[in-house]
Amino acid sequence: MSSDSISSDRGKSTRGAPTIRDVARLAGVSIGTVSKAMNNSGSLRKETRERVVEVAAALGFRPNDLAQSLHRGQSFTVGLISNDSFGRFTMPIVEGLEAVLAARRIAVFMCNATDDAELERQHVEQLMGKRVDGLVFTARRADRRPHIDLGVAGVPTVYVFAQSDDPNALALVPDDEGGSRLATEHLISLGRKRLAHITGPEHFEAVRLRRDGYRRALTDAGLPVIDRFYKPGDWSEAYGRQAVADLFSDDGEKPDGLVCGNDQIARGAADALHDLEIDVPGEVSIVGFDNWEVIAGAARPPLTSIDLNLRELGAEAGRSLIRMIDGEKLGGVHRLPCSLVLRASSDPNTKN
Amino acid sequence: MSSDSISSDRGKSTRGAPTIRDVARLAGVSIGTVSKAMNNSGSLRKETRERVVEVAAALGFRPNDLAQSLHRGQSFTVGLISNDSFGRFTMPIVEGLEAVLAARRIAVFMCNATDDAELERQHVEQLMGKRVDGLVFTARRADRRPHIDLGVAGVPTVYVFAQSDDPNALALVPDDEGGSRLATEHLISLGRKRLAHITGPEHFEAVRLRRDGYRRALTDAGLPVIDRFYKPGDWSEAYGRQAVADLFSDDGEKPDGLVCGNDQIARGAADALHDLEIDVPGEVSIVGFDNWEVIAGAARPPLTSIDLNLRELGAEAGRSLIRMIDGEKLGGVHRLPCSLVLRASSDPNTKN
DNA sequence: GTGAAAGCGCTAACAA
DNA sequence: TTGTTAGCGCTTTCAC
Repeated sequence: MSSDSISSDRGKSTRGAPTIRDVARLAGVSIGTVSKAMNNSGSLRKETRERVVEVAAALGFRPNDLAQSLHRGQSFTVGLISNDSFGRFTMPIVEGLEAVLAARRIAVFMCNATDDAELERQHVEQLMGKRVDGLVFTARRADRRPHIDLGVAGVPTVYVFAQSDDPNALALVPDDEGGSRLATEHLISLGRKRLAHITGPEHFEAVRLRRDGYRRALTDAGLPVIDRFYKPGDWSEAYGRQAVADLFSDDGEKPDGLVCGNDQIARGAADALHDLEIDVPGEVSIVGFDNWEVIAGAARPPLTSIDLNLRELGAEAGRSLIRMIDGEKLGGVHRLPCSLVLRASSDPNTKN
Repeated sequence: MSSDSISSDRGKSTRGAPTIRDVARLAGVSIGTVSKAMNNSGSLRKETRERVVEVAAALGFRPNDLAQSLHRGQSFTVGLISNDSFGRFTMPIVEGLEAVLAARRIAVFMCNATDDAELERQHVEQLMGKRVDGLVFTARRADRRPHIDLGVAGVPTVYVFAQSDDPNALALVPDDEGGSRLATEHLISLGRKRLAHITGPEHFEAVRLRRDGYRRALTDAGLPVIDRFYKPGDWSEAYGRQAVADLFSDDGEKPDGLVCGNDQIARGAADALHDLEIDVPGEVSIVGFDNWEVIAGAARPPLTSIDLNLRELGAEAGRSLIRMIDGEKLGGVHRLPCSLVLRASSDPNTKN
């Protein structure tokens, strides 16, 4: 190729973005020099470095990460596969995860594979093709799920709000039992003694754990565990209303506190009590679970609730993944603490 | 390098994943042959092709998309930048988008940049570095936003549930006016004649558009537009309750139908009417907006609502982006239709 | 302090 | 039909 084409054949690269060659040419230096200048590596005359950087800026040059990754054997990307349709639980998790990873210049591929194993396989396949440095799995329910075969290459993997069959896998979930205990102890500390637990279907591990937390807190406080006061059902407001109807209509002793399995149930319960003209929190205290602002905040009265700290869960997943990418071996099921968020529905001494 | 090292030095590549060379070696063919076999291109003896594919499978070989992209000048990735904290509106959009793109083997980078221009710039920068083939911007409010400078390389960009300053940009938003009209006409068709509109703050373009739709529907039907019946405020249940209190407490004529700006307002309104012992939908019909199942479905009665068809909006964004990536020029603001979802709160002739 | 060149894993054009 | 090779854009060693 003769020299007369030098100035004309620029930018035949990816979508016309300027390449390191263009910069080198314009700055009148070699490719290697540009690389050093851009990465602040090697030793260069200050003058040269500055000139190169200037030309690069003028040209709008951005190093091609694809080429960089190819060379380094690290893509600075991770894949996230959700089985929650990017739903309300996944969202804050992703937010926390993304924030932590972005700080390390790692980008996140989002894939939705709601309840479709074949689709999930395709996504994993594709992500492996893109040579992601790590993988995150999220699910709608924090129950165990079949282990995912990643083929030969063992990519660092973390399960968030999900668990794997593989006992060596790292799984991060909220401490449901602890959270439920927190809720129960809160009501006990307010002087409540007859606590009912209205919650979701028992096939959820979370339901069983929360029930255990509730019972343990009662036992620890020397309060009786009354069978009739444990009411699993489903996660809806309608069920919350129905359960209250059940609990407060028969002849037996009535509860003076409700530990609810989620905020929807709690809100339904509050509405039902309102219809029965039973004062909340004056006569009955309520604690919800999930701290879903749009439900808990809008309820009458607004609901004290247990926060799953999902954002922190996601952030922790990001930190763990980074450590694994850096070579550390991590594993086991980790239960991260929940916290109590006070609103008006629990404390009878507070003005509404 | 002597031949005795041939069998030993395998897999020094990215995280030890097998490369096309490993496959070639094991199958006893050339690299080019493997490439042809994997891509079903060129002409190969059936036998050879099969053997290669088999060896590749046995080795767990996945072509390195990074290398492929580098060569092709196409990364098969797009970036999504959200200003809604991956919130409730972004979610379904992303779902639709991702589904469409995944079918074309395009992966989506998710970036959150909620109300942080600097962070957004960083994300764009990073995505450009990764040579994304396209860019999608989503926002919390469908109002105009400053144009984003993508530097030299003009990457195909679409704004979803968001709009740009740049009049040439492609923006996809729900047809707020049409949706509101749909809601209003629905109530009119049920025989309602005194329709109020309770809605969010007027600085939202959506609020103004929905107001226009409401008014136009009234005018078109020959019904009066009553100033007192237009009540902008905020998006909460609390405001819905308050607005109903206002509308139904004074001496003037009372509405017999409420077109609400969102489901939360509608739900608050329904609750307030319940407290006033005004029957919904017997005496007053209500239509919500957004069709947020968790609100609309749980309200008493469940709310008829306008669906923004966000999933379809996202899907359309995906299709448009693909067309732009394929070279088509697209632009302008497109308003996609909303639809009416019937529940119990609107039709007085329906049993609850 | 700077340039030249090998190679990351792949594709495609060309040779054999 | 199969093999060879020149890149894609970058980093990094090694000469100069």
